[in-house]
Parts: sequence; structure tokens; C-alpha cells
Amino acid sequence: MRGKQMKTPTTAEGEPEFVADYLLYLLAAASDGASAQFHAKVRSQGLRVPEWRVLACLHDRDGAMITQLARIALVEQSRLTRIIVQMEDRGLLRRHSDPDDGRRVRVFLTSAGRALTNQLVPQAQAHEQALLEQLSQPGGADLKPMLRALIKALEQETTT
Amino acid sequence: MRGKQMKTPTTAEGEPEFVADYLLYLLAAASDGASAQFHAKVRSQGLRVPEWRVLACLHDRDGAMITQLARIALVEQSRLTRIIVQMEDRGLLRRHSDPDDGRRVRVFLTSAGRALTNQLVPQAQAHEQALLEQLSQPGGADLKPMLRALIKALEQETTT
DNA sequence: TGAAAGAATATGAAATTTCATACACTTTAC
DNA sequence: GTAAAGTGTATGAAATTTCATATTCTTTCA
Repeated sequence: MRGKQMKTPTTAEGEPEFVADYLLYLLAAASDGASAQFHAKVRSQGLRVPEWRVLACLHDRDGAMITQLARIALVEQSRLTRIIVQMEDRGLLRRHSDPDDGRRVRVFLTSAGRALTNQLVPQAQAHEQALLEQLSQPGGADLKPMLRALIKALEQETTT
Repeated sequence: MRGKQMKTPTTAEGEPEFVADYLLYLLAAASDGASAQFHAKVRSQGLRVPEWRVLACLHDRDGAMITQLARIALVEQSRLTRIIVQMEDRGLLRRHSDPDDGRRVRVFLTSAGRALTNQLVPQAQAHEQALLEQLSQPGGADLKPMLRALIKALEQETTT
């Protein structure tokens, strides 16, 4: 291999660049970039991103608690509470306090909410499919397993 | 391989789970989870995450324009403008309008800003190193290249 | 049993973010 | 050279988010 020798990019000052190869930046940029299109579509249908995430969570687990939803939707609890209230006001979901534990509030899709969700989930899946196909060339087939491994490692770290 | 046959997880209703294996969720959760610890450390040093990102960008490219910083720091422009103003008020950076193009504002670290940056960047690198070591077991060595490929593919998509 | 500790959700008030758009400057194309 | 179009940044006003903490239940355990 006669190398077109790739030198590490450097700043004007001659120091090596930091951001462009920093894992947390790559993760944030990848997440942001990959989501941009679909999130635009979500907004065009009158939902904010966390609202869509709530619907998606409820698609999987109707009747989830606020705290669970907050964790999965990656939103802070008090913020999620207010989002849920707004969504309830819009008729997308209903809150019921858990009969077995009065502290808990369980959230259920209304039929309107379910209808919207059933419309969005396939759109999300189609978009994902398209992305994955674009990525399949280099070997991006391993992307999802790798992300799952990272997430799992991070969860255990917290426990350990 | 006698298979402990992994069945696809399903919802109570029997439909397959969507979120847990959805690429955009995996990306967001990975980014969020991976960043959590370090971002907590950033905040404990009196910076919000976008502020730290600005410092990191300026570490690489002192004198960057607001728009560039917004793009790299993944922050909307008008929001970044206000963040920059606050940081200037705190004495971390300086704004100068570009002599060659009066529309542009170039942002420079002050010595205080540079000192803080020079303290944080190594912390970030150490944290990244630790993360990567945790990940090296399965084959996470390919994570960064894979993310770079994804980011690049997304950039080109926009152009195309 | 009952007091203390723990959990889940809600909420006030300050701070931040968003969205649209204004403003200032530059480039383009006559 | 100048009007029109394009860029880069700032800003008002409404909406949202944050942070700390209140509130309401539940569990623990002496």
C-alpha cells in the first residue's frame, strides 16, 4: 500500500483537532443528523419531538407511568408531566391514577392518539429502512448492535 | 450452536416492540447515555452543555463565526447568539466583527476562556478514553468509523 | 401501628428557547 | 453603479424548560 498518508487534521495553531473525532460529538451529530428529516416530518404533523416519542412509547406500552415515559423519551420528568397534560388537552391520551398505587399515573392512548400513532410508526419504520439501506454499503449493518451494546454497557456502569 | 432462540419482544397486545430497536431511538439513547456523566461534570464546573461545545469548537478553530459554531454545536443560531453573549459577559470569549465581511461575527477565546477550555478538553479526552476501553471488548473499535460514515452519508444526502 | 423514609407526580417562578422577522452588510446581475 | 437577492446576526414576544420543592401516596421497620 503506497500510502496517500492521511495526516491528522490540525488547528491553525498546529494542535490536533479535538471535536471532529470526539466520540460524544460523533454520537450527538449522528443522532441529530439522522433524526433531522423525520423530526421535520413529525413537526409538520403538528407534534413536537418529545410528543412523538411519547406516542411511540405508548404504542409499545400503553398505560406506562410518567416516570417510565420520561426515561425512555429522554425527557426530564417535570417537563414530561406538562407535555402529557398538553397532549391530554389535545385529546391524544388520557391519564388514570393507578388503582394499585395511588402515586402512579398511567397514561393511555385515546383512539385519536392511537390513530395518529398508527400513522406515524410506519412512517418512522419506512424512514429507518431507507436510512439503513443507505448505510448498508460500508458495513453499517453492525450499527444497531453496536449502539445496543453501548447502551447496555452504560446502563450496567450505572448499576456497578 | 444450539440456539437459545431469542424471540422478538412484543407488546402486551402481541405486536412487536417498536422503540427498543428503532435506529433513531438507539442513536438518541446512546448519545444521551454516553454523555450523561461528562455533561454532569461540565455543569458542575458552571457551564451548560452548549457552552462547553462552543469552547470545544473554539479550541479547534478560534475565531469561528456564529453560524459555524451553531452548526457544529448543534444549536439553533438565535439561541447560540444569546449563549455567546452570555459567555462574553462572563469573560470567556470575545466577539469581533470580521473586517473582510461586516455581516460576520468572529468569536475568540479570552485567556480565561482558553484556560477553562484547556482544563476541560483533557477531561473530555480522558472520559472518552475510558468509554472506549469499556467498549473495546465486543468490537466497539468500529463505532467511531461507523458514526463518521453515517454522518458523512447524511451530509451528502442533503447535498444530493 | 405509626413515624420516618422513599416514590411518583405536580407546580411556581426564573431562565431559556423558539419562531418569525428585522437589520446590516455583500454579492449578483443587469 | 445600483437594485435585487442573498447571508449572517440580532431581537421581541410567546412558549417552553429548568430547578427546587410541595404534595400525595406507599413502604419500611422499630
